Amino acid sequence: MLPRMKNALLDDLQWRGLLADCTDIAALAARLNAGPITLYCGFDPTGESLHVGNLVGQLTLRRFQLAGHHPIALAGGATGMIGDPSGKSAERNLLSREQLSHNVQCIKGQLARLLDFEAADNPARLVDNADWTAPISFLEFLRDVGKHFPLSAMLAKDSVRSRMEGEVGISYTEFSYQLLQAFDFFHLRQTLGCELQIGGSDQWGNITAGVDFTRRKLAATVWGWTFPLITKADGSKFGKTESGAVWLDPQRTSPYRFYQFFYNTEDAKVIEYLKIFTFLEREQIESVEAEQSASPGARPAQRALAEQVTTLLHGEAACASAIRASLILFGAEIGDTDEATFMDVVGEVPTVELPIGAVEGEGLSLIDALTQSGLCPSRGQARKDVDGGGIYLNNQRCAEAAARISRDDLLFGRYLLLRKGKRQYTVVKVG
RNA sequence: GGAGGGAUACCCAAGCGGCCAACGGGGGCAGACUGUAAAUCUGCUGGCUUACGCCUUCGGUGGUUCGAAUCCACCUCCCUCCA
Repeated sequence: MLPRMKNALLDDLQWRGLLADCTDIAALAARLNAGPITLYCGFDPTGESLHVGNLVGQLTLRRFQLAGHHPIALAGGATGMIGDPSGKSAERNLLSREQLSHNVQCIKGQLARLLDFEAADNPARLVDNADWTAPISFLEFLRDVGKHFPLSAMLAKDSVRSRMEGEVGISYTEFSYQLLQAFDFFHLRQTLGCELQIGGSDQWGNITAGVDFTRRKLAATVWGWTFPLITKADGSKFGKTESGAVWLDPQRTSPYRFYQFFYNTEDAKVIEYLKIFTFLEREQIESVEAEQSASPGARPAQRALAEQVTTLLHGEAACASAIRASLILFGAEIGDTDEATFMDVVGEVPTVELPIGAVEGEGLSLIDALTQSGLCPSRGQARKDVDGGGIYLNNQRCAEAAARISRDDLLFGRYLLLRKGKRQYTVVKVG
């Protein structure tokens, strides 16, 4: 019996909870110990932006890169045209070619952010599977690729079987998806020596299709590795907020909102996420964990998580301003805030403009300000909110319904910060 | 086609001539407590008004009445049973 091969990187990935399944972990460990390998992870351009869920694959590629391996990020310009049935209960609508190529351009930029393309020994690479898939004719594909796939194996994939058993069924097009992905793996093995594909656990079927195909075609061993799908403590889908998905594109999800998303992680999940989403070492995470259980109220773990991930994706400056905005928006006194810091807040909350004349003379009534800013739907409701103590002007409670706002109340001569309840803010810009 | 039951505010659901802007529950908003958590407790939950009060609302349209969500007629839609 062979001694169990150990590999530091794989041990770390397992400790981080990043292993759901592997085609042959002992052999993979042995291969990694023998020297750097090339690996890839694919991202389909289903939208203009990737979202936090896609971060897991990107960060795992980076972990491999940091350990000296050669990562490839693959944009699915070809596979995106087909639609992956994995994890989907219904047939997808096809994206238009224009939409698709636009999406590919957008996500390529995002894929390039988290990997090092300048590394001397093992620079990352970015590829698009449309480059090698598009030129192939249908007949060639059937002869060279399709011939190597037993129908029984294709039909046995979870993604196919569950759809066949379901009401909506599956089209020939989506059924063929696994062939395209398998062909990618084969192609990357042949042209770039790629030996490992990683992906979310829903990709297991597609990945093993590639492993099988490559073995049949080249008599070569390649490996597949999947990480578990991230869940929330209540089992619901990770990466959604009331206002929708959390995107990697700062135009869609600002660094502040991105920071807040991670900051609001439940206690039950925060250590798990720290392992998955940050590059903190085991000792560091264990020390944060100790702090967290000593004083959960201070939320050191959420703080570390939000700060690490936001910095990783958006950079230190953006993270710092997200933190400053958070301090103001979550109750800090506003008195000693400088204008530049206050500007971090403007843009994170709805802003309305009023003419300067509104605050001159006898001033603007608080009730009018509340309705005109849209914070309160009616004057009656505004009065009730004020009477109930739920209204704050520049972060100071204002429970006087007859209050009027004058020039002196303006921050930096032109802003009012209105707040209803704990966190509904509106900035009124007067000018 | 016949017989019966129903339609009430964001949702469920009382009310069955005046005391009804309409019980109660859910949801939502706000407050207290707290950790930008969970649970709990409190207030509010059609519009206008500082307030007295006024206006609009109970499927639709007409009617009876001093007065209707409540009674009558017709209409629309839903449900159940019988053919």
